[in-house]
Amino acid sequence: MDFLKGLNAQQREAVAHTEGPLLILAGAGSGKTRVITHRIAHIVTARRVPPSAVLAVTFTNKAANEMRERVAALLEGVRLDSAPNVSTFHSFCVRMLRRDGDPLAQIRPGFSRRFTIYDDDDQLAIVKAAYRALGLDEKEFMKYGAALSRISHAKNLKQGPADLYKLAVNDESEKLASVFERYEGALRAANALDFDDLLLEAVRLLRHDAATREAWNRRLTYVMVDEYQDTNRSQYELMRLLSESHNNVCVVGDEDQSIYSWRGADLRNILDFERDFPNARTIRLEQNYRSTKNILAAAGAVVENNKARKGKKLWTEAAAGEMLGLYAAFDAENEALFVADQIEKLLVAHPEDHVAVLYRTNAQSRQIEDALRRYGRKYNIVGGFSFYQRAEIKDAVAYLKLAVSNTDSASLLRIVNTPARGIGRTTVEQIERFAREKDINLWDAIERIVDDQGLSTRSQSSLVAFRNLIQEISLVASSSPLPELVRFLLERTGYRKMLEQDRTPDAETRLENLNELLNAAAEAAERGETVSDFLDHAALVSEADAFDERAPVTLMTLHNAKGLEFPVVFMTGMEQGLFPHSRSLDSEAALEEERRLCYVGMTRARKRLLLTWAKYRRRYGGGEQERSTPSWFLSEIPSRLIADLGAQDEPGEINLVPERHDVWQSARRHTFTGKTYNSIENISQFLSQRGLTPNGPPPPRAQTPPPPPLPAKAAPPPPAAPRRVRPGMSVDHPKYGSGTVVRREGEGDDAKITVNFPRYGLKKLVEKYAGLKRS
DNA sequence: TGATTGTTTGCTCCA
DNA sequence: CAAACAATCA
Repeated sequence: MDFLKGLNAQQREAVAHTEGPLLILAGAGSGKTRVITHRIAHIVTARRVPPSAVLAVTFTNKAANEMRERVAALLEGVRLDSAPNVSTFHSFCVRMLRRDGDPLAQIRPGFSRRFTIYDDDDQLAIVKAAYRALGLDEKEFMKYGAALSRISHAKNLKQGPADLYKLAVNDESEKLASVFERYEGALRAANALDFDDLLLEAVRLLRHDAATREAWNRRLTYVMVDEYQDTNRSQYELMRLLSESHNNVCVVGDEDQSIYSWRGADLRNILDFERDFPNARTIRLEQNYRSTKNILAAAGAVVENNKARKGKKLWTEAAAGEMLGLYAAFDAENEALFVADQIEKLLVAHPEDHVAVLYRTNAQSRQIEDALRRYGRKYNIVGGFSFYQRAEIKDAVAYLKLAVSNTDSASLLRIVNTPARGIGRTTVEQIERFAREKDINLWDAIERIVDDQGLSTRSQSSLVAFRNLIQEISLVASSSPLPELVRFLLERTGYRKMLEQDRTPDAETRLENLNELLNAAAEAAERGETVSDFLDHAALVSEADAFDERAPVTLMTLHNAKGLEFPVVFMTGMEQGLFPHSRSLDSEAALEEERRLCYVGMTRARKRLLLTWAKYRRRYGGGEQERSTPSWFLSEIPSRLIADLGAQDEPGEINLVPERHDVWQSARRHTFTGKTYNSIENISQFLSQRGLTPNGPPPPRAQTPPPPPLPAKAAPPPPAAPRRVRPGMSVDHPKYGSGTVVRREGEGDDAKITVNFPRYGLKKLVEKYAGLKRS
C-alpha cells in the first residue's frame, strides 16, 4: 500500500520522513490532517511498527476521534493488532497517571492513582475557601479569577508557594503566595489535580521515575504533535521526555495560528524548534486547498502585519472567487438580522453549503440566536453554556466523584446541602474550621465532628444522615454498573424528587438533562468504562467536541473554530475593543495574537467570507448603546478585495426578507431536523471519548444533512425500508463494516441505533440514514 | 436553616 | 440582562 500517492511534493516528503525530528510548518488549509494520517499509516506499514507505537496528539477529542477514524480507513485491509494512539495531551496524561502514577507518591505525598480532576469551578471553590480562611475579600484584595490565573502562571513556571513567598515584594504578592499555599494544600488534601497539574505531574513522573520513562519510550516509538503552536512548556517537556531515546518527533503547526498564549501556549516552542533539535528537518506546506484566492490574499494581508512569525506565503490554484463582503450594521440586533437574512438567501441558493457564524465572545451569540429563531432557522451552537456545566449535571457528577473519592472536598462542598438537608451555612463553616484546625479534609472532618459535642443536635443528625448517604453510594459505586449507580444516587439523594416537586419548566429540562446523563452512563458502560473513566471523560470534554459537521448553521467563538472549515463564514462584531478585544489593546504581543485569531477566522472560509460590525453596541444588557469604530483588522484588508454590502444608519429600519412568503417557506423547508440543536439533547457526544458522532453516519462531508425531504423530489435513500434491527443482531454498514447492534432508541425516522463495530468502536446511527443491512 | 427578595456588579478566549 | 451575592423573613 502506498500512502505517498495523491500528495504534493512537500506533503509526500513530510510523510516519508519518518526518522528523527521533523517540523512541519503547515499553513491554513494545506492538508495537514491528510499528512498526519498518511504519515501514521505510512509508519505503520513501512516501518512495521504496531499502530499503538505511534502517538499522535491533537488539540481536541473530536480531532483525535476523526484522526483515528481516518487512519483506520486508510489501513482498511491491513491486519492490525492495535489501534493508533491518538488523543489530546490531557487525556494522554490522565491515562498515564492512572496507569503508572504510583511512583509519583514519592514526590507528591498523598498522591494516588485514584486522584480526581478539578475543573475551573472546583478551582474557584478552593480559591474562595482560601480567601475565607485567610480573611481576604475579593473586593479589597484581588479578583478570584486574577488570583487563579496568577497561580496557574506560577505553576507553569514550576514555582511553588515557597517561591512566591521568596519573590514577594509587597503585601499583595505575599497574600497571593498564601492563597497559593492554601490552594495547593487543598488540592493535595483532596488528592486532586487541576488541569495544569495533569500535564505537570505527568512530566514530573517521567522525570522522576526512570523505569516509567523508559517503558513509555519503548512503547511509543513515534511521537507526533498537532497544533504545535499552541503547546505550552509542560507539553513541550512531555514531548521531549517521551521521545528521549528515539527522537522521532514530528510536530505540525503554524505560528500564525497560535491563539492560546493566555492558556500558557508558548510560541517559542515552534519558533525555536530547529534550535532545540539541531538535526531537525523543516518542511513547509504552503499550498492551500481550502480557500479562494481572494480569501487567502485578504487573510495573508492581515497576518502580514505581525512581527513574531517565521513567514510563509500561502498560495492556491483555486479561482479568485467572490470578494469578501462587508456590512456596517446600525447595532447588534441589526447585525444579527443581517446575518440571519444572508444565511437564508445563501442556503436557499445552496442548501448544501454549511455556514459558520463566528464571534469573539460568547456573549455575542445571544442576539444572533434570536435573529435565527425569528427566521425559523435552526442552528447548532458550540460552547457557551454547555451541557456539562449545567448545575444538575455538575451536581450528579459531584456525587459520583465523592463516591469514588471522599477526599474530594470541592465536590463535597458542592452537594453537601443539595438537595437541602439541613446542613446550612453555619454548619459548613464549623466543618471547615474544624478541618483547618486539624489539618484534615472535609470528609474526615465530618466523620470526626459528628462525635463531637460542639454541634447542635439538629445539624449533627443531618450530618450523620449525610455521611451514611455517601457511604451508601460509595458502596453501590464499588459494586454496581455505572448506569445503576447514577440512577440509584439520583433517587437516594432525593435529587430527582426535588426536581419533580418543582413544577417549573426549568425543572423539567433539568430532569431531561439528568436522563441524558443516564443515557451517557449507559453508553459508557457499554464501552466497558468504569465510573472513573466516565468521570475523566466528563472532565476532559472540550467545547469544540460538540461541533457537528452536519449542521447547516453553526455558531461559535473564533477560538472554537480552529481546525474547522466552512464554505461560508461570517465574522461578526468586527469592532475596536471587541475584536481586537479591549484587553489586548495595550500590548503589542496581545494585539498580534488577536490578529492571528482574525487570521484563523478568515482562513476557515472556503468560498465566502462576510465581515460585519455594528456602529452601536451596548455592553451590558440594559444600558445605553455605545458608539463603536470598525476593527483595525478591517483596514488591513486591501479594499480591492472587499465588496460593500451596505450600511444601516438608522435604528429600527430593518427590511426583513422573511416577511416575504416564499423565503419564509423555504426557511421552514430547510430547517435542519436532525437533533443536537442548542446543545443539551445529546450529552453523550460530550461524554464519549471514542467519539462517535452520536447522531449519524460520520463521514466528514460526504454526508450532507438529511434535510429537505421535499415531497417533489423522490426520496433517495433506502428504497426498501430495512427491517427493524434489534439489539444483538449483526449488521453491515457501508463504511464501518459489520458490527453488532447494542441498543435502539426512538421510533420511526428518529430511531437511533447504537452499533458496536469491532474496528471503530461504538457508533450511534440514525437508522433511517445509516444504510444498515442485516448480515 | 432555607427560601425569597433585593442589590450589585460585570464580558474574553478554554482543557 | 443575568448571575452572584447580601439581606431579609418565615
